[in-house]
Amino acid sequence: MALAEVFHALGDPVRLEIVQKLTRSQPCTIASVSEGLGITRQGTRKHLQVLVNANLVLLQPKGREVIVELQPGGLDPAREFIAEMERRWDRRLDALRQFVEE
Amino acid sequence: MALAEVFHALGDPVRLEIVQKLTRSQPCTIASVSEGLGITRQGTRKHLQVLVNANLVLLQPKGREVIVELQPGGLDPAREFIAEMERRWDRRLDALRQFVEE
DNA sequence: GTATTATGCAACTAATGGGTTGCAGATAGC
DNA sequence: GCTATCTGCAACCCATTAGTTGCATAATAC
Repeated sequence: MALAEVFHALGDPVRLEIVQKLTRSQPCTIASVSEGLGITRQGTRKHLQVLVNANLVLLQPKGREVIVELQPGGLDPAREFIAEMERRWDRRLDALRQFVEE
Repeated sequence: MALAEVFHALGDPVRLEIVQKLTRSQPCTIASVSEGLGITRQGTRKHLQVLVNANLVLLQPKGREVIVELQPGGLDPAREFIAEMERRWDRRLDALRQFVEE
């Protein structure tokens, strides 16, 4: 399931920080993304690849550098899953309440 | 950040399946949760511990068995993070559009 | 009381992942 | 042209994790 891949991509402090950074200053080069993360550019590059595989980030080469952008709609599967789980969870709570009240 | 822990807990196909299962048939014992997952009970137990640590699942001993329940509100941090990211992302798109239109 | 069932704990293996370094290639600046 | 900059690729190390097995323990069933 691709959904697990999305959550997995978000399940790391560094990648979470990258995503947050991208919502503030976008687009960036790979080098500028890696600044301030406390890891090397290659380490950053690996994290970016994980985000790309999860369809959360887009990389487009531009001359000698690579532009990093957030993928529009990339968070949709995650949001929908959570909404669905909470809906089902609430239904169960309702059913339980109804059962108790009877 | 606890948020990364939540996403990390959801970032595994088996744990995702466990959560989905729990929204359907709840509460379950550990043994019944592990049925049909294709792994041993001990393997399941480890996954459950990850979910507990992420505050997504609750374990309460009941006699000789342990009842597995979803933790109400456990998905809240994840939902809020996604909402915030999408809000910021939309704002950036708006700003870009405005810039182009000028 | 005995057997069965549900679980916990610990040790172990195999695979994955985060991170690094070193080097090579291509583009931009001068 | 030459040099500096941005990046990719590959190998490697260390820590973590997914999963297993074996055994011990406690509660239920009969």
